[in-house]
Amino acid sequence: MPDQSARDQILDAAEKRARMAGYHGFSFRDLAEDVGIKSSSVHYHFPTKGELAEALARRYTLRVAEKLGDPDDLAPGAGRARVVSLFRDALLIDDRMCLCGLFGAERDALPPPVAAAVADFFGLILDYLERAPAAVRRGEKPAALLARLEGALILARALNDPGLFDEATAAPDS
Amino acid sequence: MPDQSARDQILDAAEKRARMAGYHGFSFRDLAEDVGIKSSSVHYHFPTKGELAEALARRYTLRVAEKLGDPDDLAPGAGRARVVSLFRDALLIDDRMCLCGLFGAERDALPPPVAAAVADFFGLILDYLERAPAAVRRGEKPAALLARLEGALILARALNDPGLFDEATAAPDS
DNA sequence: CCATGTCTATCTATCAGTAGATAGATTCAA
DNA sequence: TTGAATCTATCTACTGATAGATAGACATGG
Repeated sequence: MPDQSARDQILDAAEKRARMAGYHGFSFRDLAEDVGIKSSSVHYHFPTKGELAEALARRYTLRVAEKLGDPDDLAPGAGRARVVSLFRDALLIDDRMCLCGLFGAERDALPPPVAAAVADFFGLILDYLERAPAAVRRGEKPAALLARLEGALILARALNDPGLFDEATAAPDS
Repeated sequence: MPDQSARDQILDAAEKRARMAGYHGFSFRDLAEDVGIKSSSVHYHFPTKGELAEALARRYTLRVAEKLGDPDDLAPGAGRARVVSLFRDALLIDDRMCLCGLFGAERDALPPPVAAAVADFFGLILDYLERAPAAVRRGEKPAALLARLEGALILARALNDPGLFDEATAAPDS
């Protein structure tokens, strides 16, 4: 197994930090230390912070798309489950926010290309929920489910109660 | 009408900026410029940034509590409407995030007293939704509604589509 | 009524540390 | 020998924070 490229290591470190503290919550020096190189070497791979953050959001989106798979060949309800566990894993496994949820909240402070990449992320999920069979219930809007998931992540973390995620995302009974 | 105190002006400026860019997205010098004083004078009123942010979150929570009023004497459904329009106004009137929604997403990057103030905010809303008559539907959890509202704010802003807020928060038709 | 002291709010000036970014030298493998 | 990747060294601008001075309001006691 070949070592991960420096570029990937940088993105990994940036993702960890960005998903905790947001766009202004990490620096080139932070990432350099995490990876074990100098900050100028980080600039070699990503000339500006904006380019780094855009690459980050795009890689994040790509990974999500891979995990979700093609919405057109899924059993009814499977699409919903995949999306929900995507966010659930962010909370329970990574113990982090959704990168684009956090970036989205900071939209006004982002370089436009980063904001655009974040918008694409949300567009992807909404499209997936539209197309996957029975991903949303009758009358339920994809945007409603996606909003609930992003909000549940914030809520569960702010109140330090992972159970709140399930409470907030469970289907209302009856 | 007496002029607003410098302290309040500082908090107003901080709230505007924090609701766009988060905790690390504004500086003492930013606020000083906004208010028309020097950054050292901002430190006079709020010795540290953590104290400023905590005061910010607590004032925000207090204002929300005032707007919501006593949950115990409300017509059925009125509590829900008040909470929903709280978030709707943040989007359509202020064109800003919910302060505690953004701070909550950044939880790991906040000084503990700020994180605690944010937790109190969410506790207040959840408690209100529990107590106000028919604020949530049968089987619906207060956390589910609150999560949907915070998420809808992010979604609508990230996709630059205010209509998405209503789409995400509308009651599913039967 | 005035002199002394205290309080509030601001200022100027400065600190050490960090931010993003760049230039130019060096290393090393193909 | 060339090019990718890293380094050293540096820049300017900004960060949160502090020290010390100052001006004005206000009170208190002589």
